[in-house]
Amino acid sequence: MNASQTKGISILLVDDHPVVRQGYRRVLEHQDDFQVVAEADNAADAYRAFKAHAPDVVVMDISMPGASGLEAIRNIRARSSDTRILVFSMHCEAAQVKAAFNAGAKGYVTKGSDPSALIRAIRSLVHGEQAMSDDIARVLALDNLSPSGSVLDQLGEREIEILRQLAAGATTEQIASNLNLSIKTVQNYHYLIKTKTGMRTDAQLVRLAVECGLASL
Amino acid sequence: MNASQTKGISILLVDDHPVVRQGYRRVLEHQDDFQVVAEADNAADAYRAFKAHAPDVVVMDISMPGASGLEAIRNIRARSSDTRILVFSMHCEAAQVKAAFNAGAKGYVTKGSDPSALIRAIRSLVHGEQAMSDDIARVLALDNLSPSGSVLDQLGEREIEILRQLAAGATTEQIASNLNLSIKTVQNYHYLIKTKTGMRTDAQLVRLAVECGLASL
DNA sequence: GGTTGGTTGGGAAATTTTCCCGAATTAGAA
DNA sequence: TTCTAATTCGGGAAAATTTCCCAACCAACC
Repeated sequence: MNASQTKGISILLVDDHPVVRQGYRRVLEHQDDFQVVAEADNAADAYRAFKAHAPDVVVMDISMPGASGLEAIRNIRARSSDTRILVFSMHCEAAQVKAAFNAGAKGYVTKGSDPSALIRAIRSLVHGEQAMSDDIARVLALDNLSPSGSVLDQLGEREIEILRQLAAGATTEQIASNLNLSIKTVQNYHYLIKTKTGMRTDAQLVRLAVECGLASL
Repeated sequence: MNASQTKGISILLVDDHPVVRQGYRRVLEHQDDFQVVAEADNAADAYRAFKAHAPDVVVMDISMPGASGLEAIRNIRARSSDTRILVFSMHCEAAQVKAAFNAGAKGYVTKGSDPSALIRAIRSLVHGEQAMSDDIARVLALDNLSPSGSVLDQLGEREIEILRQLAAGATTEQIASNLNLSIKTVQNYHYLIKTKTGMRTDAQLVRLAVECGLASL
């Protein structure tokens, strides 16, 4: 299953921005032993390309339309445990990074880091090591020191769901209707979420939800 | 002031992601008559590099830390009216696009569009034309059909400032204190903003503010 | 069988929202 | 100039929500 028919390291690129993709394709192929064998711009195509080419390494941006990046990682890992997945993302929130590793990624490099960091990380993965850029290491380290891994860890499932809908712009009535709850219960959750997270304003709540990857934009 | 000492078209690249920058530097330099004369990863450096090299075209991502991209455009335009600025961004909200053009950009291409679109746009700019990618054209066209140019047009200066602080997470008391207003007045503005914009929730207000470029994250 | 913890909602006081209003200021048109 | 229109500022009062406390249910777990 391991694709070593090519001389060096075979790579599948997944990113929804063509220019960016083409850009770092060139960066990677500048390395003599790297070969980009396929590209994809969405999770479904990524999985198809993975099955077709069985690359050594998948370099993927997980913030793609449909937000199914994590799902794609799980799918690929479920099928082949020796394909190494490197997440290459703009975001560096601890929650997102941990989610990626939990899904089965072996590396995480931010787009803000030096190109050489990406190349180094790929080589580490091929040698069976985990790898991440310095900024990610720092974020994870700090996260590890904080009492709660994430603010969201203190929240129950219901609370998280309500926070999500709140941040999405739903009214109290809509949430109650969506979840078949009384308005009173939603109000109580709303209050509870604020006190638990220490946020004083609904706007702060929205920002928190976005930071934690619960909501977008 | 026009820098034609180089044979072809001199370009300044501004983007806060080194890999992305290096990536499309290669894409651009694949064109024989293009020459990337400098790079920058923030607004201040961009302005310095612009003064030092007086490039024909500045290709810049405006969603940089500090969100000072628009300011950078204004600064550059204020100094040289024949430098063409092309915004190269992930975002394609009408408000942001219009803000960029109003600030003095001559082109707007999304990162999601084909690499050739970027190259074509640069050539258009050099010929004195405006240019934008297809998706941007579509967004602006739709926006033009909608009755109000921007939702923010219906808001007064005070209202916008209060919306900004609201979206930033400030409490009513904090806003009142910041602007030397009574709490009552801030409450009244808060209500007025909601009715004017048709938003029913503070969370919706935050999203609106972000969409209009009033707030970030 | 008791304890813990997530879930669901009632109650009641405190606070905010909602909508009304008028006054002061400014900008612009007549 | 004078009048109108728009913006800014805030009071008042009813309606609604927030805030905090509490109780009940259910499931998991020792």
